[in-house]
Amino acid sequence: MATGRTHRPATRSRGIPEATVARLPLYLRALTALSERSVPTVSSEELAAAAGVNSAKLRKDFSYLGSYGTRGVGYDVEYLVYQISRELGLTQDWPVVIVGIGNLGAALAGYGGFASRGFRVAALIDADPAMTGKPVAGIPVQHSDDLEKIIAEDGVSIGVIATPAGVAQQVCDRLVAAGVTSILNFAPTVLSVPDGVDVRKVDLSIELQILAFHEQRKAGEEPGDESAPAAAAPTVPQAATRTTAESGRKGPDGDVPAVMPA
Amino acid sequence: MATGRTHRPATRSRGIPEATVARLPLYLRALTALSERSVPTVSSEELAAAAGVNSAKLRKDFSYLGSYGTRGVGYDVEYLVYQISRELGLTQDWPVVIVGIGNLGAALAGYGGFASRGFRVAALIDADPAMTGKPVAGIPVQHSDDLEKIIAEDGVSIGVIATPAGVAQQVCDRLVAAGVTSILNFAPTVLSVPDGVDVRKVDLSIELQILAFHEQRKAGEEPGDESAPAAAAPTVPQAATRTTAESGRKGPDGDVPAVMPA
DNA sequence: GCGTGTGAATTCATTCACAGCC
DNA sequence: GGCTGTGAATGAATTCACACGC
Repeated sequence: MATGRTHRPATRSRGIPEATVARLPLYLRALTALSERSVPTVSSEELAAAAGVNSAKLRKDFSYLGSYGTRGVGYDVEYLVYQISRELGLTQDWPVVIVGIGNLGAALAGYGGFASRGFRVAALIDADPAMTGKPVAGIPVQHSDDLEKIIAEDGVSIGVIATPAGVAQQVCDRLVAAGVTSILNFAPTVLSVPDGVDVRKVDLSIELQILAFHEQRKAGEEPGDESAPAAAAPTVPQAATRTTAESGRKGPDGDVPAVMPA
Repeated sequence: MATGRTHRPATRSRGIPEATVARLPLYLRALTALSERSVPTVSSEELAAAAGVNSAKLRKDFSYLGSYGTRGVGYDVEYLVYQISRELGLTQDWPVVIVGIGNLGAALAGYGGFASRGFRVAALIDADPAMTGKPVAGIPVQHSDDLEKIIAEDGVSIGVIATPAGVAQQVCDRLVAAGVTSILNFAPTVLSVPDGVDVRKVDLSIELQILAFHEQRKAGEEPGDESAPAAAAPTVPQAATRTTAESGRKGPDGDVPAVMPA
């Protein structure tokens, strides 16, 4: 369906499959950790393990970006960090506004992961006059009356919606009208937007429901294995049979330190 | 690859494709909204629009569950709500623990979307002794020393990790050892878990990076259309040419026209 | 006639396996 | 010898289009 218009070439643009784009940030994080440890090069096998994917997929993903590796050796960490950052558009600064400063909005405002990449919280916006001026995570909250002005002045093109579901569409409309073309939506609603605007959503309860589905499966499937999985592993199930959330069994603690700001 | 073991049939189990499972919660939300409005039946076309997907996909999805519709008429709302709930395992109660009660954990604790489905916050757990006993969203925080006891007593099988990345793996290990078999991870780390444990992750900064990628595309692509999309829609771009955030990649979202401001 | 349900066709993603280069 | 880069093979998800039942 969509609106007749191709809606958006999505992948076509310059050939990088959407699934690959979604994994680039993962690689980037693993690479950043390696970089901080001053590891000069890494093989597809190692990097894949750190990112929780398998190496064939990783190599295929990188092949869409170009030939940045060296056969028989691996990838230069610094160089790859740069290439992926560039591809993702993180070499430039992206001002972001967060609308709806409840618990979630406050958590987002204080989230280190934003600042650490090219994102900068340009403004926090809330409709509650009592919030106005109050600093959250060091940034004073502004009133939603000024939303349009703020977006225009700061040249914001990415907006985060952390409001209650009831007002999410209205907020979205105002953001879009003011010039925002990418939206990250935390409200449990389907947003409709004009063509050319990207929306991604994060929905907590949906994730839980998916887990519940699989959980139910497990319970019903093994009629013999009723011995409470708890008993299986005495204390901490060490490496041996562990598998990273993806596929390949990951080394013991080999994982990247993942210090990542809190 | 994988650990030799089938790792997890993912889809195979009883034939429902993973992509379909991920959309069921969307349909459910849209249906619940219809139900509250006492709408008796709905067509695939209408429901699809409300859920932000296209109708062919929706019909195919439902066909995996069985034939619950009536040709020439549509689907019975109440009946479908029940069938999907059952399929997702929401007809039973799922106690959930949230570990790490910072801003994010607090936001999760107070999130209405949990309680509204079959999920019940059984406990909030934090390592900071200063937090112990303090009520968050009406639930007293417990100390992480008691993690194993809490999980055993309440028969918790789903855990939510909202801790800093540095301790996420340790927390995960303890949860798993105590009997948790499904984990929702908000920490920006790859968790490794033994076979048979499901992990889903929600990563805020990754979502933003994906948006940045597309944003960058837009900027570079239209050398002619520099007229700021802001000007396009004077105030609120109404339905007409709007498209719901469908064709997007990952998971769409669902809910009826939000507020129906009317 | 209308709208579901579904095989068939198509598009997209992952995995295999190996040629090519260091 | 080891590891990348990639065509070819497989598998999953989406879309098409229409037969079928109400």
